[in-house]
Amino acid sequence: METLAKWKIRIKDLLDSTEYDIPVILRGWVKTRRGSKKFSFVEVNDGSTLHNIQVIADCNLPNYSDIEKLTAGCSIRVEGKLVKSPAKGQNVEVQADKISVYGWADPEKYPLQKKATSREFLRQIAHLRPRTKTFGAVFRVRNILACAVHKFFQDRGFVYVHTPIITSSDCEGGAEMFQVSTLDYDNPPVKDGIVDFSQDFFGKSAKLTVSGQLEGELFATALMDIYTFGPTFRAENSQTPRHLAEFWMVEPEMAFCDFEENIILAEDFLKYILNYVLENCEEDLLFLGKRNEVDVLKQLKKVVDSQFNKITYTEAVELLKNSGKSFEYPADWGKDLQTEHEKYLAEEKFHGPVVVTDFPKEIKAFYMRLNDDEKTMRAMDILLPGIGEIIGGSQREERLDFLQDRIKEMGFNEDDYWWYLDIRRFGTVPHAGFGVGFERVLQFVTGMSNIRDVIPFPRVPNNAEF
RNA sequence: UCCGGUGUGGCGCAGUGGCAGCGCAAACGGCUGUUAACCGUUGGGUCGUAGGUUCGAAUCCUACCACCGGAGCCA
Repeated sequence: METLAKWKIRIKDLLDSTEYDIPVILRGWVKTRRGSKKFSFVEVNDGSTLHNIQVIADCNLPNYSDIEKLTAGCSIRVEGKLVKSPAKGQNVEVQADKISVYGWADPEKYPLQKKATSREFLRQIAHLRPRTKTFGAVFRVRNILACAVHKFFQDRGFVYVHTPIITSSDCEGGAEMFQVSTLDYDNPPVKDGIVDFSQDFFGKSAKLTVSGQLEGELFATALMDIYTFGPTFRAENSQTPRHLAEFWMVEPEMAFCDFEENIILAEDFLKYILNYVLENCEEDLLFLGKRNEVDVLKQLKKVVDSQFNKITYTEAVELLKNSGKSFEYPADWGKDLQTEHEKYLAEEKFHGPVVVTDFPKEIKAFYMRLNDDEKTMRAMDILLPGIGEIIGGSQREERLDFLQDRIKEMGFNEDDYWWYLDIRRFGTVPHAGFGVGFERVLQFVTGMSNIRDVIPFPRVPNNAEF
């Protein structure tokens, strides 16, 4: 079998090189060209780093008239010599012996310019925006963050489970879901006045998943510790810089695990992945911090070194009531915490991560474990300054009769959850888990203010382009 | 879905009732071991869409659309 002796040389490696006067071949996209009839400076980037490499093309090159026409976006291949740069601005540069053009980019039509363009505009050309410095950095960091997620769990013996994307269970009853159907929308089969999904592809109504948690629990009660990491869908008409209709969620689920252990794991997890990007993406983070006018490095270090503050929901409500602050919606036991409340807790009161625990059962999902007071649940939210809720988790209700009661109370049909209840019928165990919004973590890490700018192709109401 | 803001050349913006402008980008020319290069010249517009007020609308009014921000829902 043939193998490649060496994969492509990356510009990052050339810029880091301590060897000079060596022959090199590089490929990439032109960022800018300047020069005269005698020579040209061509700056080339291949996405491996923020920095461009400067290529010097002498007018003696046979295709110099072509080189003079190079503009931003053109793809080229350069053969030449890596040399120490005589001028300021870079340590090394490439003296070109040969430059060939893979593809031109008509400068009249190519929308990316040297000058800064707005994030709003770049969203309209999301197919080209990874070529910009900012988005190149964001997506390199995204990659490292995803690596960190896997590394954390794999190092602890967790099994990565691929839970289904198409589901027929309305997991939590709350969230709006996307219908998955092959029925003819202009002429659907109708029975008793409503669409007859028994004639649909799956023989029943099917949706895109809003969480892999229920399926995750099934695997945790077999493989002990598992996690899912995949796309998740919400058909809510949410139009905020913190919401997407399609986003990626990390959901660990642990058997023989109680509420306290769950919180400790969540805290360890956040600290680990934040530290991992700190150690592996410092340059990109430094750049993003400057661009976004947020000291992300400092912010990340602060969380990594912090002890998370813990407070019960009941204590939080008291604290908010006695804060002396006038909120638009005053805190009131039994009501969900408002964004303004969460901001106060994370940003003004504790200046750091806050874990809020033991919420009233009325405002949380049916599967959470009821506390002995029968009023609150073993639920927790982790809040970060500037981002808000980044993790939501709980110990799950493992007692069959409690869970059945809860399903009835919520007005759900027990038959729909027969398999979920089976887990409690056969060798039930205490178990717990949480969900992490991957893009929200990435927002915190990069300082990007809009969540649409940390996912390659954002899906939001009114937009599924590309 | 509710509240607020914005929509003017490829991009960023000014113009708030009287000849549609500036910067960047682009084309052409010049100059330069340059580096957001620099200097000169040129081209580029149904002012978001539809209707209305007015002698006259980018500007005022109405509706709609899109985008941005805040709220709700949440991760």
